[in-house]
Amino acid sequence: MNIVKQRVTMRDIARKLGVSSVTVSKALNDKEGVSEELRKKIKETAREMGYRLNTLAKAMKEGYSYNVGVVIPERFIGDTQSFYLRFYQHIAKALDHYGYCSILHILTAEDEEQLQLPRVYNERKVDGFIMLGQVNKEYASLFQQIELPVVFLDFYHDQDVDCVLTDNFFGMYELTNHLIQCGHREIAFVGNIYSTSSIQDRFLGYYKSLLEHRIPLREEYIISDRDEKGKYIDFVLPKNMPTAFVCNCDQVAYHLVHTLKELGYRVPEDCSVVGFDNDIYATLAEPNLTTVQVNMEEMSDLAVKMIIEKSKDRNKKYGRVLVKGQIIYRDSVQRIND
Amino acid sequence: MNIVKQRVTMRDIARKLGVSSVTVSKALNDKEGVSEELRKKIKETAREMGYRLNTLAKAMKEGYSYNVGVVIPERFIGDTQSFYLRFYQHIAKALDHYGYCSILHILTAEDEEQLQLPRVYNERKVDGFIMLGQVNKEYASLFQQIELPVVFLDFYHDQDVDCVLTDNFFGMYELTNHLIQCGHREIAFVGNIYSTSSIQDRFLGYYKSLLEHRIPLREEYIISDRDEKGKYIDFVLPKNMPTAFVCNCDQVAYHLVHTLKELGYRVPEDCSVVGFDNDIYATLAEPNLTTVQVNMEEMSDLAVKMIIEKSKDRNKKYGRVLVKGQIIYRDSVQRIND
DNA sequence: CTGAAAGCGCTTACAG
DNA sequence: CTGAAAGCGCTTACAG
Repeated sequence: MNIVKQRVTMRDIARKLGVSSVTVSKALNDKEGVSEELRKKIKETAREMGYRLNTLAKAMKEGYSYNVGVVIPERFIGDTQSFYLRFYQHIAKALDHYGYCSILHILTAEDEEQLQLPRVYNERKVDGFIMLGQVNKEYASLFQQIELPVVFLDFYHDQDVDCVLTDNFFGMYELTNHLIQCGHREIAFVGNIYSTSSIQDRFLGYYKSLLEHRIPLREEYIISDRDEKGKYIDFVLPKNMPTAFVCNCDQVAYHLVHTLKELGYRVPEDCSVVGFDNDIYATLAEPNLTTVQVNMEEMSDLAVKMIIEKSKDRNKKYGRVLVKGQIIYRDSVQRIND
Repeated sequence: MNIVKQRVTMRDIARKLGVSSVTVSKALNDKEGVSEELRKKIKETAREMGYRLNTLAKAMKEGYSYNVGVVIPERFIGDTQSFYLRFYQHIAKALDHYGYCSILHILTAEDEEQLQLPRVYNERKVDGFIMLGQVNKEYASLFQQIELPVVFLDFYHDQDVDCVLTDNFFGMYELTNHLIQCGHREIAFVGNIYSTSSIQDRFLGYYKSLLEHRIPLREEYIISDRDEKGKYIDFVLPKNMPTAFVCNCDQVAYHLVHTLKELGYRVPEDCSVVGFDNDIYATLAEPNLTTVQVNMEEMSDLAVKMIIEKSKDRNKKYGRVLVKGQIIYRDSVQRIND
């Protein structure tokens, strides 16, 4: 491909070849109505002249921008967290695959509070939004009122919005089953169960496993990890220590392992610990954590497909789409039955 | 602000008010040629009708998209690295601040090899590029040949390209000085000095400090950390252990601390270790690492300002812009003089 | 201060 | 198979 400094348009190609720009458009877009011979010549000339499509013009004519806005609340991308940023990376790749571009919008707490929509919305730069990470209900509602489609990724509210979720419930259910199969019966859950829907669902999966195995749920075995604003707090461990801890995420599991070690407990000999997400903290912890891997690729791909379809057909509905995770077995669980 | 489903254009506002769309455009853009009274009425009506600017139309007319492409080589955003992703976050915020949007392009090794330009280039979706993270020379050259401006961020080649860099040289020079002030004279450098320009410059800063203090550079004290493809390799420690290790980045320092501990060395009692970047690994390591903090905000802001200016005036030149880092003192350095 | 005209670069629907 | 006309929604330069 030649690289040419000045802008070359379809009309330039048309002039050079003595045809009309309509014909050039048809040829370049592989539309009917051009002879094969002419199409070939046009494409060749376009390449020679270093032609690049002006998407803006196409977009304005068609009413599509071929951009999707991805909104991530700022609190989810602190210095020590990269989970959502990695997620975003998968989304960007998936969008690219379908010929779309992603525009990242980092939502500040202030904008969220004041129900401020992203600038890309006000400037009509995108065909729809993927909301990555839980926002408050009011903000979520706001996005349902705009005329652009939105898909929630990795969270949901009670509203009727299309969303793509890890099967938190089922994943934690299976993981807890695994602990029970290893002989554990005193199992604590670590996480603020009023904080996010993910944590809540993971908790419920844990609870279902207990129920099925006739193990009573003990209040002192529900250990909070963060305050209402999502800020991590010190763990208050129960008097009677459990043999295993089910943590709502790897980062919390990582910190718990630390705390336990400082208190003189060995992991996994004295206490088993499991996490969720399979993020960087899972392999940073020692021992490495048994956890549930979130399938970011598949979730991203689904969310992208959904938002693209929805931008073309506003009546498309998908509901809650669950994507199964996968247990990764590592070294943080001790078998205590023989 | 009202939220309206159907699209409302300037002409709709004009009709409602019995004026022309030219006047509406002027009023909304705060341009001269409208009475204050009318301007006010137009803005009010626009708000009432839920008007949103169609940037595509504006962009096409003006020839600007108000988008900037940010290119990150895929190899820099693996599962355990979030440095560049966090950088990207700062860039996105800075662009937003100037009314621009960022479009992320993740450059695969394959596309880099085949000199494939990003789709956003071919589709004219951006006004310029910020290249975040070192690409090979051929690819870098390619970007200098296109008619869009480009700014390199956090790396440079010998070519004459505008770039924003951490002052790697000076930062490592100061950090090494600090070690020497603490009494160290046997100081090793950890990093493949043929790998990237950042590592090379950091190495040279280290070397300058040695030179100034008349400490000879010893070959066995240059310890490689990665192969030519950037893949981490096992450290080959020297027979005569140094008292301090200067690592080219925190992640490598983190791994080195691990290795040292496994070999029975205590950090910092037996060996001091320092890193660079102040990323997540600096505080993950035990002891926490003394390191140099990269000023991502300022670097991002500079790169953004530069690319915006350059997109408006192709003749603007900035050269190599260095941004000073800051030493963060933590617990990985032992004072060995009394 | 206000507006009619032209044009940005493309695509769609229709006519030949 | 090929192309003239109209239009997407805005802005600029100019005329009144």
